[in-house]
Amino acid sequence: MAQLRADARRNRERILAAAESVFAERGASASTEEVAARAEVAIGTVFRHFPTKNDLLGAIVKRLLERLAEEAESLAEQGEPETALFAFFTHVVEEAAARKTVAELLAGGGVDVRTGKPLERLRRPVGTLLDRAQRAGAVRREVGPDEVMALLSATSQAALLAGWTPGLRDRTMEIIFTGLRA
Amino acid sequence: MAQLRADARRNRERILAAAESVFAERGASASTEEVAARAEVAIGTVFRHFPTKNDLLGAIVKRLLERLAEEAESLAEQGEPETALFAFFTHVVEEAAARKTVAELLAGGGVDVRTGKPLERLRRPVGTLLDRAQRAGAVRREVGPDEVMALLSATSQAALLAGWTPGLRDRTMEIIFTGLRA
Amino acid sequence: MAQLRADARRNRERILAAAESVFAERGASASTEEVAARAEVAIGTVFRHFPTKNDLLGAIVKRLLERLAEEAESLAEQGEPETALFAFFTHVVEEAAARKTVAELLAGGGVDVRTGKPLERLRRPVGTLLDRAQRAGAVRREVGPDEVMALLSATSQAALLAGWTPGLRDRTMEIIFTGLRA
Amino acid sequence: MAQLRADARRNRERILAAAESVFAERGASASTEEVAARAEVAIGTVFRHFPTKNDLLGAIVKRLLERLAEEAESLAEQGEPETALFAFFTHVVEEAAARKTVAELLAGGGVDVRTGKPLERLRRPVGTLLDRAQRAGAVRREVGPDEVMALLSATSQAALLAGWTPGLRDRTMEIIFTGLRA
DNA sequence: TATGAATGAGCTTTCATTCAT
DNA sequence: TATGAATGAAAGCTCATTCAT
Repeated sequence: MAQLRADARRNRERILAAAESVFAERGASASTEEVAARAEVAIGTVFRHFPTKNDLLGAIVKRLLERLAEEAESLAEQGEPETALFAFFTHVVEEAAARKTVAELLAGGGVDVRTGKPLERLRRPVGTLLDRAQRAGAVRREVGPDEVMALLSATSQAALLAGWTPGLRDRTMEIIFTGLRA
Repeated sequence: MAQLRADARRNRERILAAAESVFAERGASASTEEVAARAEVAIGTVFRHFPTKNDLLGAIVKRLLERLAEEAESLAEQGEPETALFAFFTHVVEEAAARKTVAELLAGGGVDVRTGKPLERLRRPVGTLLDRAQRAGAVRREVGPDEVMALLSATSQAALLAGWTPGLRDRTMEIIFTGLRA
Repeated sequence: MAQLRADARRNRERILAAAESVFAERGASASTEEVAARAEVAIGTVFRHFPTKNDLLGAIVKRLLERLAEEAESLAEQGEPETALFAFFTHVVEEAAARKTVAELLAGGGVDVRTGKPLERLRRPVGTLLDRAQRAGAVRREVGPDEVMALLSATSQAALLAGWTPGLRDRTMEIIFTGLRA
Repeated sequence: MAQLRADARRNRERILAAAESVFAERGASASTEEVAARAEVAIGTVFRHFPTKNDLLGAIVKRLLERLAEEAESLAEQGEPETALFAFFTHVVEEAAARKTVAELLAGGGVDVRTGKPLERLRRPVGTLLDRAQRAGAVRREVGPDEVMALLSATSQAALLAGWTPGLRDRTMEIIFTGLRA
């Protein structure tokens, strides 16, 4: 992947970007052809980079989770132990609200990307955030990383619901946060 | 619907039942043809009753929410105010864990059934359960029915996640319940 | 197959006829779409009747071999024992010369229709013709039906060669016939 | 071709060798990309040497026929007049049995290589073999080289038939040989 | 009203061929 | 000259929906 030709790498990026926006708008059932069109690339090129629609979706999730994981890691280093976990949680849910695919995929919806593996990438840094929050006394000791991940996926997915306003989002998260803290 | 011929009504039921099980197994992207097959009915018959695949999905959600709403209502009358809301919450999530469609649709995933309206049906009795729990001092006063509904959808959807065991389900709900109570 | 609806049966026939002529002209690599076009039927209809291009090709071979087999059977009953085998041989080769698919398929060319089974259908009556010719002293006793079938396929296939004129065809078959008789 | 750079010439050979083996295994419908892979050469290189897949196939046939022609010529010089033709016939058919392309192309199957010209190369030495056999009284005078060529192609093609065992091959050729001799 | 065949747009994938590097 | 990524025209196939029977 590192030794891709310059134009190939450029195209790969274009395709991923196009896919991200197309799937964000239309959901994961949007057509590969449309992705190709928005990337201004021939359909065959998409296929060369991602032999299957699923591979394309998988690449997007991986990318997204990678980015989120990095943000979590950076928060784990620089953020306040008491608040970092909550900040990250809020951040993820806000992202999800803006991107259909994000939530769909976080929740394993529809497509076969839920190999579980991609989510593992996120679980580690989330575990760290949780651990630090617990040491700081900001989160109950009984809570485990699995529960946090579950709440994260759940809330992200829910963020797409019609009628889910920023206000509702905050109030709902506040309930969850209270449950974590108490 | 009342003046349907007896056999037509019977078919309608068969189709709904078949659709429920097919979509529960394969998710909402299962083919209408498969529904017809399981209902032992010709494909044309499915479309006569439900002009669109979406209509079929809509009918299932409506039916499901109707049933859930009735259960909520009955709990609101007979159940302990302090526990009824939590019991109902648990019940819904357990149902969702068993049925792919339920969760998908509760969360508005993929298909255009999130006209919002169907969920309204459930919102009323949930509001009642919440109200009684609050009067009994079992739930914080700041919590509103929208938040409960949001948490309900979110958790139901999450219940489909790979690796979501009954144990994890309970621990996750416990966090939410704590957030509601505290 | 007997209980097909009238229009379905009609279409099935149209498709087979179209396929036969399209494949005869363009060879087995012609597109299914073109078959649909010539049959004046939508592409989906072709696939309903023949789920795979191979199935379509298979149906044609089966049909053709069926016809040839019937002709062989009728010759076995009514024809002169001494000449019937040769007449049939000539007939098949002439047919092949006119139809690309016939020869291609008889020889198992390109497509996976050479399950062997279809040819079996023809082998029986050819065996009978051979047997009668041998009893009449017109063909050597050492010759078996397998050899005749092999010569038949071979010559049919060769009949497509560029530069293969009717005259050459006859002279070539005469050599084979001599080899059978002597 | 004579002034090709050394490495270019080497590549040309590698490609031809790869093509021969790939097409021998998979038939003429194998993909050019696979040929490139087996030649351990990039696809572009294949197309630089052979602008068209057909050109590549053509080159293989030419090469093959050249080799066969040389063998025929050498047999015409050194072999026994009475048996050389039959030996050559047998040899060609055995080769064909082992190579899908050989037979396919000898018979003009599928691809447009049957410009007729390539086969001419073989026709000459076969004519010589035939002539000598006839002079030696081993083959009937009425037989012409065209018929022999036709029988050769036909039998080669047939050699690919499923169920065509060495035994059947010999018995079938024996019939043809008898037809030539008698 | 029920049937199931027909429709046809659209999807994923393949592959010969071109062309920037 | 070699490379291999890009192209883009099919191809085969699926499936929601329509409509003749």
